[in-house]
Amino acid sequence: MAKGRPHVFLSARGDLLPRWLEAFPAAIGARIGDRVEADVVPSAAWVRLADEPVAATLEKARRQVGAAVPCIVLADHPNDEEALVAFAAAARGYCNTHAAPELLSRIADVVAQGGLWIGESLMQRLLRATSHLPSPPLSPANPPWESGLTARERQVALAVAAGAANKEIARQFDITERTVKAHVSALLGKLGVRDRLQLALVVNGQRSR
Amino acid sequence: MAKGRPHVFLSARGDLLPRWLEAFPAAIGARIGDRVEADVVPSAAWVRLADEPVAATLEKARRQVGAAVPCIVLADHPNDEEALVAFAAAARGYCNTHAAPELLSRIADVVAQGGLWIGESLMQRLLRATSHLPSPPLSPANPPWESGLTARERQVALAVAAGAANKEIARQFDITERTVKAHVSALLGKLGVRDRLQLALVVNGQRSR
DNA sequence: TGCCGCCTTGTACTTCGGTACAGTTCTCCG
DNA sequence: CGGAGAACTGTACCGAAGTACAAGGCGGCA
Repeated sequence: MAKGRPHVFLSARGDLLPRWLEAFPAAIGARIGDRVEADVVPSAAWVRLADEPVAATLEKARRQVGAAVPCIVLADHPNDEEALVAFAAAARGYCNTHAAPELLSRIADVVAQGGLWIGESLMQRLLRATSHLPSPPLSPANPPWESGLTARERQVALAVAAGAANKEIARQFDITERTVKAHVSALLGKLGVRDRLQLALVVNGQRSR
Repeated sequence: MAKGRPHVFLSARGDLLPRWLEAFPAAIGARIGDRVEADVVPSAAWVRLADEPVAATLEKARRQVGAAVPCIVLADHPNDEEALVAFAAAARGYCNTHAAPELLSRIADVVAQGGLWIGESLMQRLLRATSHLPSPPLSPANPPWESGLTARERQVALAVAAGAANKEIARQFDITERTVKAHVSALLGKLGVRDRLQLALVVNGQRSR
């Protein structure tokens, strides 16, 4: 829309393309895999999911329109997990396939502006996740737990925070259990905590130091 | 804008209000703490942060405009941590105080649409955070850890999850360390985890069962 | 009254976590 | 070259965590 560059609608099946083109007369419609005769770089690509995994679909779409074109995922039955995967695959937006044209246009604006569009549901979940997170880690004055640790210590700290036992960590990094103990001891000292459980709380942001 | 309901700009200092009102002639400007002579419910409140904590500022703002009005936080020097706090305090948007008027208007649209506006930087961080998170805790089908536990067990579980040692828990509830061990053992069995660290992860929502 | 589940505690044992003391190898840096 | 720090490992020891087995007191319920 903005700058006059067209949108591209990509779908595995062609059945919805007419509807989209009706709502967006200036847009280009194509099937995923088809060649897009693009004399200009589209301003955005709308990618409708089919049965394939999100990441695979997005990858195909990017091959068609180029990596620089922001992709917005259209899901027939949106769900948060899928949305997360989409964003992890660098999608710029995620919404319902059957969203109202006005909403689609708004999303296009947001994305063109450099923002991301996620559903409210997903945002709520993200917020819930972050609110469980470290209240302290959120405080700017609180130094992050990583600071002052060596690379190995960081690795071990993460493993401990995930609930791994010393023996497991030893296997994971192919070192002796004794060495793991050495790293854990160093971590406890540096972070000023008593045992591995409190270490886990610090790393997971549930506890300040 | 939409529906003709005005925006409200709230700021601790009044120095930027003129600029905003210039960009948004239809808006109402006020200082945080001042009375807003509102004959209609504003469509959104723009809250500029000063030196006070985000949460406190937002709370004040809500008292002025009402809890139902979506609040968008304006930060002179935006940073992700602050944005997270803002969203945890139920802000609907977070952006730079000096954002271009067109962007502000776009944000207003997004918020009016029921979406949230966050910066790309923050979104990237959230995604990184969620990818570290347990996929299961996000799944609604996962039963809460409390179910099937007795009252005492719940208490002990919370204490363990907070990083307390058996001896401390014993003191806290005025029972024997031996009894604490009994409860912890029962918890490990019921929740199907190996040790108290993993118990803590389950209780704190970092791990599925 | 008798059964049952919860809370409680005891003794004894094994395993794991963590510390103390000691030492090697390697790399980086002045 | 010599020093410093990081990574690694060994032996020995202590205390905490967790299990196994056992049992008494209490309140609800058929």
